[in-house]
Amino acid sequence: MTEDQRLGWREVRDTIHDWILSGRYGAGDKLPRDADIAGDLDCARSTVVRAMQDLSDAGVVDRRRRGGTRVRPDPVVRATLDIPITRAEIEGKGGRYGYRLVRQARALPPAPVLEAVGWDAPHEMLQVEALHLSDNVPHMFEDRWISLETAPEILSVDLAVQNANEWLVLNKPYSRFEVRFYAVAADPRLAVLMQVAEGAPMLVIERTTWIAEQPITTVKSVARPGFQLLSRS
Amino acid sequence: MTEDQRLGWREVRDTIHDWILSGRYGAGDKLPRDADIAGDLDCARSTVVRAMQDLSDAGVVDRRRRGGTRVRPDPVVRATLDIPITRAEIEGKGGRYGYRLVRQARALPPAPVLEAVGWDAPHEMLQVEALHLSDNVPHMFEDRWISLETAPEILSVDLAVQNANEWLVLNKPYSRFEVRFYAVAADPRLAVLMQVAEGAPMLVIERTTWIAEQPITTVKSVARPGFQLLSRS
DNA sequence: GAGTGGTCTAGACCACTGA
DNA sequence: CAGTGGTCTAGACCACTCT
Repeated sequence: MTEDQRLGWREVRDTIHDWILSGRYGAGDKLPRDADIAGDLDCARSTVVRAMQDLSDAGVVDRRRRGGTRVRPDPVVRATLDIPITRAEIEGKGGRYGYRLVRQARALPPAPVLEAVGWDAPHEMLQVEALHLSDNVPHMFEDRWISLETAPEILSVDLAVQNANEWLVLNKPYSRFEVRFYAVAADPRLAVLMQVAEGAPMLVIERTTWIAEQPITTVKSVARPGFQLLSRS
Repeated sequence: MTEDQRLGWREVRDTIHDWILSGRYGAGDKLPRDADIAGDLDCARSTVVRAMQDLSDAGVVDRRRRGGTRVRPDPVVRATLDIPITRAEIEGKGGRYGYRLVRQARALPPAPVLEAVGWDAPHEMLQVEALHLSDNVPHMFEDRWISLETAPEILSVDLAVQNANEWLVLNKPYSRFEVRFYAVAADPRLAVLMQVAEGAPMLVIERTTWIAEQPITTVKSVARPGFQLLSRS
């Protein structure tokens, strides 16, 4: 007598995923109600809910109240990236962390910054340019703009000593953020600062954070050539 | 009489998050047991568990059986990226999708590919080079290597007609994947294929998938200059 | 208005793992 | 081996939103 164990939510998830991969339910098709799946697989509805949560997080299905659960028509690969504090990243690789403030000034933000933070009209912000070093070699250059409305306290921080990145992480929790990745060629100034050849390809990580729909900071971080972002799963 | 509503899991999560942000619990500190938090906040333990799940997913806390829940010592920004099927991405932006097979050959993989898939000794694989076009303009170039052990059926697919990317997505589910992002300069051959200047900075997305610890495919996709990957939250 | 997912609860047992 | 998180259950009510 082969008495099956009661299914765990991972098994339920994999079973439903198999239904989709096998073509039993195709792109856009509606899956049975949670309660029916629970009945079929002999488990509680909450177990199905937990499984569906995972499939939904992974981009496999779409769930709507009243509308049911559907196979997502455009499958995506969903990758989760950890972007560490730069100091932790360098020290984690065994490097000695160094920091150098390049420039700091109150100024009206240029158009790309306005667009990033979502402002129509310019308000004065604090611009901070800084270098992060690993064993005295430039590792990352950051061009940061900080809102004086949501983070006025930044003006009383000595940014030659304290890293704006870390001060903000510790003192300015955010409710929403956005990240962009793209490649640029090193312009003459960046080439000198980062000690790389002019035109060298560099990975850019742009991050903007908001609290209650008000921007806190936007930063463009340019990484030294050879730098990679990694995501596993 | 201000009678508080019973807390939902998001409120429980935010409350705990506030404890951390306010410094009441610092990096590495142990938080109370779930059951105690549930008692303090007057909700069920499962509500606390749901909240903690979210904080754990977001990289804010570490949870261990018997070891309790601790504030993660190295805060990270955790970003979720959707990497769409290239066809869907182009059509989603209103472009007309085009595909061109550049080269296809059985070969022994070079060292970087071996390293990506985690093999010690080379086995023969299928190499496929292809271009994805948007309105006849090169959008992305992919250099793909496919395992003939886990995906032998690929040999009977006409890759001049059917896109390897899409065939694999539909036919080869994977259990694990890895993604890397970095920047490269266009070499002469790539410059011609992508119709860009030699040395142009390009974003590379490298993906490898495995099923049950056996590699299926690894692909290096080079995107046209100006391409951005975006992540919101 | 009615059907479906979203969430909460109280309780139970299991599975790790640190003391 | 005992304490903590991980998971499952059965039931209830709520909140969307489609018809």
